[in-house]
Amino acid sequence: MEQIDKKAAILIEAEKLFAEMDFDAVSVRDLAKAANVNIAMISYYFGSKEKLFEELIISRMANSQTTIQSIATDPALSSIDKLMAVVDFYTDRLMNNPNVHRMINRELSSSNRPELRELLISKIETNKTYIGKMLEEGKANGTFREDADMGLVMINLFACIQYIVGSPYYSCKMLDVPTEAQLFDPEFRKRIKTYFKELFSHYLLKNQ
Amino acid sequence: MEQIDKKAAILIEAEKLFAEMDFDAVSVRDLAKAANVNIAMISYYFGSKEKLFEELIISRMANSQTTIQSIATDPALSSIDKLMAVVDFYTDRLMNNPNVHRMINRELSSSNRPELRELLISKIETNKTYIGKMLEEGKANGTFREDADMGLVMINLFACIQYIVGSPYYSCKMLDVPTEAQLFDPEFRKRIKTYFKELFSHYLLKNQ
DNA sequence: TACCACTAATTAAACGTTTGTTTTAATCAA
DNA sequence: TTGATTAAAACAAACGTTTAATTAGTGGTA
Repeated sequence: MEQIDKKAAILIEAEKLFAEMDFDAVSVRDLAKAANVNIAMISYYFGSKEKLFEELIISRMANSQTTIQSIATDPALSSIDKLMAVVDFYTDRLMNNPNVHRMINRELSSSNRPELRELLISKIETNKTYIGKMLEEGKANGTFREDADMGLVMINLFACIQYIVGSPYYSCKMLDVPTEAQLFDPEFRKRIKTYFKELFSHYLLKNQ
Repeated sequence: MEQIDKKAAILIEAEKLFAEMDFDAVSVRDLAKAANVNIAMISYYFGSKEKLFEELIISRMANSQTTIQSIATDPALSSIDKLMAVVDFYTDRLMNNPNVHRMINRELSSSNRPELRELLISKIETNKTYIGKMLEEGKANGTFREDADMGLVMINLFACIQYIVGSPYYSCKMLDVPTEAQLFDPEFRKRIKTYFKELFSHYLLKNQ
């Protein structure tokens, strides 16, 4: 009985295929072939193709809430330190798991599975709340400009990195990065982190 | 002979459906029903579902090259003026045509139709070249900081607005905008424009 | 150890739908 | 009459899922 191996194999191959193509563009036969299992195994282990898809996203969507929370509530960090830590964290988190974030990306932009979309948003929203409070705190303690648009700062950070990760082929061409692999290299990560840190510092800090 | 009317009706309904759902999630029967035409009409007028999809995107993707070019090469505008004009132009362009940009968005993030993706990128790339030169010119004439990351500035602007337009349901929740309609209101557009103008001014200008 | 019963895992084949597309025939305008 | 337009029906192919049969593994009993 090799349940675990085969189930894991299906998830691994499904992640690759669903990252590259739409839900409906990937057939259960494609999945079974890629994972080297019988077609019936997908229904057997997951119930249906859709449940496999949901289980895949949910299982791969690592829990980032505790990290964000600990950054946001760390008394040893200044407001600007916290912001820098969030930039670092999100850049690495998204770049380390490009496949699942491509899937999430596409899921958020369609109405194909509204319940799943709602679930994803609710998970993301928790972090948004922490970071939102963190930025407002920076305003309150005099670190950040009063008239800064914190809502757009947040979505700017998420959107931009998610966009690069979600459309790597396009992003390479736009950023003159030769290969998709280089997009996920430490070197390019450093470039993104530096960009956002400087960008937000200039925009948010009073003495700039 | 009502060719034009029926063909136009198909395109109008297809735009709505393809904006909301994936290519494969929309069937030709859905399209025919929405447009109140016979199923055979799609093949008759467009050749195939895929050609309809391509024709739709290409026809709706208004030509923005001439506008960007005229901004970038206008001798009456300073470097910072040009940047502000580009922010205004892109915000309005994307907000005025959310449906097609949702489709483009999804198309750029998948490998379902590589030739179409390549075509879209080539069209977008022209603008990128103009804006890239414009920003480098700002460095050369001493307006912008030498060490600013112009590649990321460009993709940041495109990505963020495209992301908001492409995932309006999600963006509303993140930005505390009550309804999707309000996302495309003049008021919110103004907010986006102001944000990016201030953001890039602080980041790019030397005296900041 | 050997045998049995039982459960879980795996397969190939078939299921009924739905898919995009085409055919055929009828209808319409010029 | 000619050629474009419409409609209904039919097409084969692909879809996700299920069935039925077989194999593999487990635990208990003698």
